[in-house]
Amino acid sequence: MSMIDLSPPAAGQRGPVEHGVRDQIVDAARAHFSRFGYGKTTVADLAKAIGFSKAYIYKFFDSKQAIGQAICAQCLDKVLAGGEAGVVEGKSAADKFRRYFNGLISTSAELFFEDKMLYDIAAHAAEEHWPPAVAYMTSAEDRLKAIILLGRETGEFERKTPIDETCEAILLVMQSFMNPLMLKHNLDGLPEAPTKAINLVLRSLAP
Amino acid sequence: MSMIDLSPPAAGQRGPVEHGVRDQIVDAARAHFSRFGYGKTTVADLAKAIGFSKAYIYKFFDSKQAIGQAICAQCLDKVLAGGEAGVVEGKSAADKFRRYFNGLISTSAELFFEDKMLYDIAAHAAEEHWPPAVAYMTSAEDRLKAIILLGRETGEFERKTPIDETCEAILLVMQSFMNPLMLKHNLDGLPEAPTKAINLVLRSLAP
DNA sequence: CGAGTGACGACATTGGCATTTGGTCACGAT
DNA sequence: ATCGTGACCAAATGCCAATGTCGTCACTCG
Repeated sequence: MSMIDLSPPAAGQRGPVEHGVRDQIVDAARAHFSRFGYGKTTVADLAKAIGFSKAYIYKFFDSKQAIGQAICAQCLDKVLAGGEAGVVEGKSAADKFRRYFNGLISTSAELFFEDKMLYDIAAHAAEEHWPPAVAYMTSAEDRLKAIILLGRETGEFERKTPIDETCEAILLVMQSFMNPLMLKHNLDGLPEAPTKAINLVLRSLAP
Repeated sequence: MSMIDLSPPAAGQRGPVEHGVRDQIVDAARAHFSRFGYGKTTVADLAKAIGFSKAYIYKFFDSKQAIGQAICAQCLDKVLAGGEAGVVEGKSAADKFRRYFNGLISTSAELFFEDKMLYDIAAHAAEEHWPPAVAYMTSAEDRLKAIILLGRETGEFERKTPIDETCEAILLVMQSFMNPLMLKHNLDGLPEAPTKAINLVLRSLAP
């Protein structure tokens, strides 16, 4: 299970990319955001936590929001990893498909219940189209496309519909569960609801 | 085109059900909510508008929220009517299906752009599970079930999947566009995005 | 008795002021 | 040069009394 790195451009960063202090900042931010929430932690708090001055933090990040995006990217990476873990276990394309979305959704839900504060950052990122949220969707689309192409090769899935349209449509209909902003409002139907949606999509993929 | 009445129980009402003053209140409320928003209009404003005292309004409604629900029910009725209008024009079941959702969605979007204040009430209703929002979903599910049964009779749609599961799944995957709370975040993809979702669902209904 | 209301309590909202916070910059230390 | 900082500013936020709003009830009037 290899972690996906969706933040190579890493917008909002500056200064030395590989630097121990950067990691200290991120670690402190994750801890503080998780405990007190994004809004209630000040960059002075983070500075105090790592033993440097507030100004020094701005040698590594453009803004507090950039730090938030870094934490958000971590969360969304974990969610994607949760999906990825399912894929490798899947025997058929349909099986991989089912496990992929179940992995994404259950990892998201887990984040919601066990780290509400961080989840709220992810939801906010989705609402404001933060780069990590966009990257998350792009990454999910790529993975989805690979699964569908596999299914088309093995003859499990139909081949008439243009692949891009298929992927786009699937992401659209699964958004109620994939998008943290929307999943929040559909938690009551877990885990049956997404399963029903997945079944419907698989029916639509039938040859 | 017959208007659907989804508020026969009409929770939150009291006093004489059929009464001119009740209608005056509702009319004044629609006007004020539309112009100034739910939060910025006081029940004293409504009282002044109809020329009675504030106390008298409470002979007809349990609360300000109950008035909001009445207005919300009107809006959602209009949306359902927008879907219904499409159905009667549809020639086949698939055509009716497509037109039904296009009608629902375009009417909702219209409400958003031309009466944002009222739309916000509908979104809030969806978020808080107000009775009119629940009734809206129930009504949509009933209508959907009728369309699908028609399609199954004519042989357009597959018959293996249990009808209730089919309906439920379709409502789930279409929620990104049917639910005012979620449609708000998907307006940028109109009208192509819902069309793609509808096409996917129709593929899933193929025999 | 039924239509309609003024006055009232509990709670929510506002407006303006003091404080905090995000972010920059010139500067010191090594 | 590189690493690191205190002092500073505009804008955002928190605070709290004064005001506004919801909802009820005893009451009047015809």
